[in-house]
Amino acid sequence: MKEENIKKLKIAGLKITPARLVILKTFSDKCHPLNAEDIYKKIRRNEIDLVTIYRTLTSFEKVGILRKVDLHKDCQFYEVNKNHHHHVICNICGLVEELDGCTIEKYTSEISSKLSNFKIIKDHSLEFFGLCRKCESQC
Amino acid sequence: MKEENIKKLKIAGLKITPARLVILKTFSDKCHPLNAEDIYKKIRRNEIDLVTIYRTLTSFEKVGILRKVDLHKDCQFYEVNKNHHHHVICNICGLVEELDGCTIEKYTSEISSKLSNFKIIKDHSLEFFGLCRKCESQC
DNA sequence: TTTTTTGCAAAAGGTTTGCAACACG
DNA sequence: CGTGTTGCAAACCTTTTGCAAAAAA
Repeated sequence: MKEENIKKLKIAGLKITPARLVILKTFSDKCHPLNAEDIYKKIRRNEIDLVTIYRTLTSFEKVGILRKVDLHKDCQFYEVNKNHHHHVICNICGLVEELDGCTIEKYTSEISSKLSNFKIIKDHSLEFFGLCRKCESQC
Repeated sequence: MKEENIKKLKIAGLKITPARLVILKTFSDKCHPLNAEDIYKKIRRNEIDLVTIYRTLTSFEKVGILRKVDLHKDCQFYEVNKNHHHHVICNICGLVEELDGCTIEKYTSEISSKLSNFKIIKDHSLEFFGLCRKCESQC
């Protein structure tokens, strides 16, 4: 596990530092999107500065280890950059569920044919919103 | 036009004030998403405080006159809350094009059947990213 | 030893809040 | 006239930057 993360950093051309390994580990443990503050709270005893976390997230994104996720909250979340998927977010408690099997990609050429200013669509983001079972039952 | 905006405010139960009319007019003139700063710059001579613009946008959203649009930029955009549609955003210059004809809604029941924590999906947001023709030609 | 990375303090940028003056209805 | 709205100043919160000390290769 640790070996794997060291390898990831090496491949990415980043130096192996305690801060980076701890932050990578945080993402391996949990699969749902995390923001800087989440990570900061989770590893407080390791005493990694919040600024370092921001810088690490930025560099991990640049080398493709992480990707940004937009959950329509007021801060930036990141997740491991593996399989393309979307998220379902609870409007009340903020619970996030992953949704695999994206069917949008098939349609992007059809979609771009409708556009006047764009020839090629490179990427998309799709989020669903609803009430999770727990919040729904409390309404 | 002005009459129409007055009516909108009345229906929404908001008082008719110069600030609100000016801000509403800004959205009627231009159809693409605007943020607080955009509006502030556009109407500077009318001397409406930026804080008032923020408060007006918030109240317009609450009563359903406007809706938030997430363009993956670092601030909040709003647009007139009319037909449901999506946006295509240029990764380089930020140009936004509207894309009508959303086909997602048909699939939401199918999608929610795949989810363990959600029974009902209420809403979704979908944005596409690419290079606009102008930026593409400059690469 | 050279180059990156880190921590700390401070700044930046967007947005919100408190409060008194003002204006709509 | 009463309540909702506005402007101003200041606070807030997340994120970024500058710089010197520390650590990686």
